[in-house]
Amino acid sequence: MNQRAKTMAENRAKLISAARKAFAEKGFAASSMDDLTADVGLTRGALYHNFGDKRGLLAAVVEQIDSEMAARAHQAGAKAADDWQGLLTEGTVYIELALDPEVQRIVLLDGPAVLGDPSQWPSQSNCLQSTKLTVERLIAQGTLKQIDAEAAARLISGAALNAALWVAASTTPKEVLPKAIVAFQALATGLLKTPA
Amino acid sequence: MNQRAKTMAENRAKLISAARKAFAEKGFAASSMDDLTADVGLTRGALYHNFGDKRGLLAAVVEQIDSEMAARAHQAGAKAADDWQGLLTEGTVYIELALDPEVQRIVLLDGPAVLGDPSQWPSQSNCLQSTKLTVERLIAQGTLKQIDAEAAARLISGAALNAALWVAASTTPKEVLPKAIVAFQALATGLLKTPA
DNA sequence: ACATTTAACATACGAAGCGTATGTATACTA
DNA sequence: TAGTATACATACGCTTCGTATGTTAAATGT
Repeated sequence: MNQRAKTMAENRAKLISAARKAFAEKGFAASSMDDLTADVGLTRGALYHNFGDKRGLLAAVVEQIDSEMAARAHQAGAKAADDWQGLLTEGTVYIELALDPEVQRIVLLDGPAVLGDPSQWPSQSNCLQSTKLTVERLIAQGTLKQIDAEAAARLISGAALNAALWVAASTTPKEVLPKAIVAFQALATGLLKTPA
Repeated sequence: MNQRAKTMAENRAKLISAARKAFAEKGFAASSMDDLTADVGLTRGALYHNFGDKRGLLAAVVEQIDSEMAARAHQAGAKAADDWQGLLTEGTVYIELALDPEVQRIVLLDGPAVLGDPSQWPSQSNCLQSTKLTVERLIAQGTLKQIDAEAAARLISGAALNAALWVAASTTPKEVLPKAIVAFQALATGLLKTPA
């Protein structure tokens, strides 16, 4: 790798890292690009050269977090006994992931508001894509009812993520979390062809 | 009613009405308060006197739309044969409501991003409250499993609203909508004690 | 009825912040 | 080693928000 390419990659990483902190703590709108760049010893010049504009930086941050989420969800789902248990644990992982302030503020709140619907993102929401594939397998196996796979994946993850927002906003998250997980798993059985 | 109180109420209504249009079309962040107030023959002075700040105006708009949503959902649910059918139709109504650009942009995207979690709003999300009550009745009747009512209401509406965002972002909403509704109703049966 | 006060709104001001246009210095290239 | 390209810095203008102050019309009291 070139010297130039190396320092450029380093600077991109620095900016993304700083943005994750700033966006998570203060929100996208309240984060000053002057402050953010100064924190890592750069100026806004570097920002606009690397990411085009403020939204571009957010997009890069979202993509990074989304891929981390997908990795963790996939990893957890792979440990399950079968695909059905995998779907359930994947949903549970979503709920737990969304307890992370970074995920919540950046991916669930500011992301959709600033960048639009997640399914339209360049990263195409790896997170969602993974559950869609699992659902498709389960339908093919005859475990789930024959419904639209994307619709099911959307609803499942939507329910999970929304529940997570509720848990996080709660004053007693530790008490509320198990309730959310129980309700989620109950709801999910509605997709089964023959309820357990 | 006083003359002062009357014109003040009129001005508030004008500003809220203009804000609904501007926020829905351009989003909260991109809406200029100078332009918005000028459109109804006022200045920012009126705005800051009536609503405190820009967020205050958004809160007022959200509250108005939320109450309209709750009214429509309740109205539709009341026509149903029983509470269970009422819950299903209420969810379906949510999906259809979220197809409205105003609801989508203001209540589902900018609202949570700017004002925080809906359950913390002053309006306390009448929309959600209504389904929670229905769920509580159904649990008491023994129709639904004994799960936390708020969790169930959260998940149900979360699934519906998230599905609606998907439908709206789709290039072929008319084709996707029925799929979303089918998937939603399938999912909802997971809450039943004895699946239909 | 008239003076006084209140308050709803307008005007004026200052401070950020964003995006762009231009400058500069350092790493690549021939 | 001279030239070039580019990653980033600097400088500028524009917009926008929030506040502090002014103004006018309605409400109040005697």
